[in-house]
Amino acid sequence: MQGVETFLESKSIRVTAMRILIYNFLSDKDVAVTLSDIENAFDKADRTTLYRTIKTFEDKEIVHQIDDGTGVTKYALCEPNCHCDLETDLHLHFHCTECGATICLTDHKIPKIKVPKGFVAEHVNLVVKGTCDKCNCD
Amino acid sequence: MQGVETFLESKSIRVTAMRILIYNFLSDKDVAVTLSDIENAFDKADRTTLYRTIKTFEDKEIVHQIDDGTGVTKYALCEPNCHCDLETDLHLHFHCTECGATICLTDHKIPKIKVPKGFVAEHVNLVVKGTCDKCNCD
DNA sequence: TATATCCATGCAATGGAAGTGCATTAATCG
DNA sequence: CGATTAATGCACTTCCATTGCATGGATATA
Ligand SMILES: [Mn+2]
Ligand SMILES: [Mn+2]
Ligand SMILES: [Zn+2]
Ligand SMILES: [Zn+2]
Repeated sequence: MQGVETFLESKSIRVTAMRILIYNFLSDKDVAVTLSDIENAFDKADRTTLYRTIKTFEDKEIVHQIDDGTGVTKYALCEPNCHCDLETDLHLHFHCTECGATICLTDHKIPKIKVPKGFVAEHVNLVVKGTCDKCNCD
Repeated sequence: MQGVETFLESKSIRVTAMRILIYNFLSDKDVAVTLSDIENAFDKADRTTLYRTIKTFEDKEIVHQIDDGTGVTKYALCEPNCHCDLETDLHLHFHCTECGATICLTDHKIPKIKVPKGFVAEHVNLVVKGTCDKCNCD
């Protein structure tokens, strides 16, 4: 993956070793990760750096936050050309209560949700909990 | 409301002054409340008691938890005959980013959500964020 | 009524996670 | 290279959720 550096540059942030490492770490995973996950993967780096790196990624729409209801926020890479837009980008998240995995179901966009008169919807969080495909195979 | 005591009894928990007070506090509100909200309303009582009271209520399906993404869990009374069941009881929650209120939209049940093959859905959390009717009147 | 039992309450302490201020180091640009 | 700006590291804080243990009150049973 030599394209990572150019990708980060395209997001107008400085390309540092740490950022490349964290980006690659995220792209290797097919599940959302917590800050602790990243922390465990990079013992030498300081928590704050990891924290601020992921926040920067969030600002620049490189990753998106996921609140799956476990109490710890998780993060996952955005799709290409994502702008975290309600209509086009926001998707369903699945949290497996057995293995704890939280997965982006990017194909499952958020359905149109009706809200009562007077209310204006700007953002939707849709999390389905249950058991994932891997856990159901056992 | 003199029926509160009988109601609590019907849930097979001991009827205490504190529990009646908290139940009434919740039923007076039309928005979900945090533990801190309850704490502020009952200065004399210990935080732990309030915490455990609400947990008991939760166990007995008297209240349900709401994770609106603000980081603090909120609670609201269940509807009569609620069993927090996915099909019949789970409903949409609205969080107003302006006034901070989180509201049960009990009329808005969770729509059928499709999940990929192999996944089994057991629970759904659906939170819409935006501005509420009151805030939109200003 | 006495007493044993169960549970609600209060107090103290813990742990996890998110976030911030400030000093230092590294990257960028002229 | 020197100056500027941003990234990193360290220390510290705050907030919320949760638990262990001691105590007091309610309930049940003899
Ligand atoms: Mn996602
Ligand atoms: Mn509700
Ligand atoms: Zn699983
Ligand atoms: Zn509002």
